[in-house]
Amino acid sequence: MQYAQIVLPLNLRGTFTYKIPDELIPFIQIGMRVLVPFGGKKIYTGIVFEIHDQDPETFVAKDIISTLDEQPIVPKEQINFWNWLSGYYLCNLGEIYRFAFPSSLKLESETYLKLKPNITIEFENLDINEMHLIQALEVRQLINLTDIEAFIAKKEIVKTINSLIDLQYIEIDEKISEKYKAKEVAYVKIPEQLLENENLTEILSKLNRSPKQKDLFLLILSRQTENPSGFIKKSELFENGNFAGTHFKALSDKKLLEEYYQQKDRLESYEGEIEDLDVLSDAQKSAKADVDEAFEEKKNVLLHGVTSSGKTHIYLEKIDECVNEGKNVLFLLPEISLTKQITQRLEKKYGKQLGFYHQKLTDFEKVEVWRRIKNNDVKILIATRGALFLPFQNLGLIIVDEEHDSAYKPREVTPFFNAKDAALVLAGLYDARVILGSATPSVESYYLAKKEKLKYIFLNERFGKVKLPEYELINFKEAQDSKKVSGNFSLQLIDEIKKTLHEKNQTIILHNRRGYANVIECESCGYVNYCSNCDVVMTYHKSANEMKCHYCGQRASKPKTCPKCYSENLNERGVGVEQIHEEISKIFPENEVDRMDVDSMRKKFAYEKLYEKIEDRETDIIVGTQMISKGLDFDHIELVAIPKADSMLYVQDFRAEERAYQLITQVSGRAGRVSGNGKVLIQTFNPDHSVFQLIKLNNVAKIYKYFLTERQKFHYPPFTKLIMIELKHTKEDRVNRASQFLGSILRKYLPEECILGPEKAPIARLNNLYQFQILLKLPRGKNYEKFKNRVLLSLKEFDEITAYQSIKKGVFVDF
DNA sequence: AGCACGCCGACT
DNA sequence: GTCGGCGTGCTC
Repeated sequence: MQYAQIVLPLNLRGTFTYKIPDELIPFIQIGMRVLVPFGGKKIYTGIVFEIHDQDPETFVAKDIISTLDEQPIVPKEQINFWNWLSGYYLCNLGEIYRFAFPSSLKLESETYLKLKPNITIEFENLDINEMHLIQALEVRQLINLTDIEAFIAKKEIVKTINSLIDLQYIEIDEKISEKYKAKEVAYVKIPEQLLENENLTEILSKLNRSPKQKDLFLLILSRQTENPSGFIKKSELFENGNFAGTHFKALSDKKLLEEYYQQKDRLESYEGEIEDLDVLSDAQKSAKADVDEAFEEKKNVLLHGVTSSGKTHIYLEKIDECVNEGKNVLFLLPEISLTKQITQRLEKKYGKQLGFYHQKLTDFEKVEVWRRIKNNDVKILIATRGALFLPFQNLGLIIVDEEHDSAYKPREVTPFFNAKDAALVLAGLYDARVILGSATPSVESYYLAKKEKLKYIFLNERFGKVKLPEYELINFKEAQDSKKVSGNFSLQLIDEIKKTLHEKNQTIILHNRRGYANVIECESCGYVNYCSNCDVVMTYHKSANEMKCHYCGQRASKPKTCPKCYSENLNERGVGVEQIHEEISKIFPENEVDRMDVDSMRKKFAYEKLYEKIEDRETDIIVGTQMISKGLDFDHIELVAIPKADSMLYVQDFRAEERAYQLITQVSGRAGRVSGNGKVLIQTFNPDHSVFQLIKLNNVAKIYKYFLTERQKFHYPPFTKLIMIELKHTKEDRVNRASQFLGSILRKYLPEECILGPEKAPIARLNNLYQFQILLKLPRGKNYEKFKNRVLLSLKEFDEITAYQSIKKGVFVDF
């Protein structure tokens, strides 16, 4: 007896055991998709994860219905990768499978059945259900499993299908492959033997009586002799209206032409000039030599290059080398909107061998890329984190650009994983190398580099020796005391903007808070407007004239009077980016001031329009949230101002200071990219704060040393490993009790100092779910595995309590 | 996760 | 009297 462990697209622990029918035993392989029955009536596409001969003891295994692939669709490296992810992040294989596959590759009850061609059916041997199904198929050809429910009892469906497949009457329709067949384009050529053997004049004289056919033939002949290796599209021949399909058909019938089809994407290649890579500067050359050396030792690299130092040049060199060695490259970005510059340069050089993959593609497009990757047609893939799951054949290099970016580990998407760390593991499985690149590496990566787990390469000058911007701290308290302020701006800051405007240069103002005012409060009774779904106050958005909840998206109209005491004294408190924009517009009425945040960029092409305005220097001042720290590489931005820098530090998060540093540095990088005269003004009530002081010093080693000291002092990563467990439910007392209970199990297995909580989450209710959390601080190193296994044990023990099964549970490892 | 079964309240 | 709410149990 042969059995297979199958992963199903369900959020359930582990794999499921199915019996392999004898006829499939010779063909079935790990990594193939199979169709299996599950529960009474469902059929799922699962993945074969293991093949063995161990009889299950506690249940009877069902049979696999059929295989869907002739070759494994998941390579063995990916099988290992899935296993690692599920073990490391304590998530189910089913969640990974769901995330990894485009939905059309894992059709569930959307699977179609059809009659086998040329069969004779012996109806007398069929039962009533089998007969119904056959009759239905005779009428409709294709039938969907959900449709079958209409005339066969749910419990009987799987049995019926299985028996008809066994009888060889019906089969699974490979709709998947047909549906996603690449577009084919018709091409024409004159058969070569015709040109070699026959006398051309003879052919032409035969065509004398049909001049149109002759002209068409001559046209094709001339194009073919002009460029023997070129392709002639059939559709092009009819473009000017001189010829019609009948002329073509006549020639084709006389065997003077040959029609053939090719997949569209294989043929198009970039026809422009191939651009040479720019020449590297000395600093870049030495950095590249360091990368080479690290790769020789099979070591991965942290490329820490200040803004505009030209990390991209180094990437391009290494991509080129990797491709020349016949291997493929995965280039990861935090979000796909940042592809512009890198794409332009790679497209010229690699044309059709370049691919793109991100979550905004349609399912069709995803499957298309999947196919190209599987066929090894893509040399370089520019992609977001989802691409880590593609069936790479020959991966040689992964580049993780902007490796510090939190978009690599979004909390809202399951399974939770950090694409940066996952990339390192995946590369290991393919024996590929990794470059993590950033101007502001994460503290974790920096620490790994200092511990020589990664090779640390520092590019500390901008390309072309352009100077880095200068930082200046403005003491806002002092400015206020000496009455040198206007609203939220010190006069000094306003003067600097004036100066920049006078020199016809542009200014960026960063204020990382959406909306106009954070809170609207009643002065008489203290009422504030809470979101009805979440325990957070609603933010006032003046431009949309409404209140918005930034967590669940709920909107409400702005109250004119206090709903509680009817007082009209409503006070706006807490400054948002809209207010900063309004103030600046009033101070500089003659100038063009634009706002850039998720709210103003929501309209289609809003981003593109603003981008062009800035590029054409129509915009003088850009006021924005953290959005402005990415992708805005313009030559005439000379000043960056951060009027309320303190707001970034007052966040309850041990990474707040790191984030503030990263954001300030990234935005500052936009200033003086060409002139080298960039200036950054940080306005703060705490100019003595270490982070601001260190940023001003602009000494990278000192900044990271400070972060690492703080992290060590308070036992935070990278000195400990964090696991956050979050429980959610609509009923507060239920989650509360459940989290207390989970806490007590954890305390049974883990030392007290490792466990914080359970306690209410900082946002106690979100989208009508109450949330509690438990934070685990586990030691790094050898003991970590042991401790994590105990966490797993605790979670399993918790899961056994049926009363808590309706509680949603989130586990975030390295959150 | 997704589904069936079973037990309670509020409706034609 | 039944429809439908969600609590519980189960899936190879």
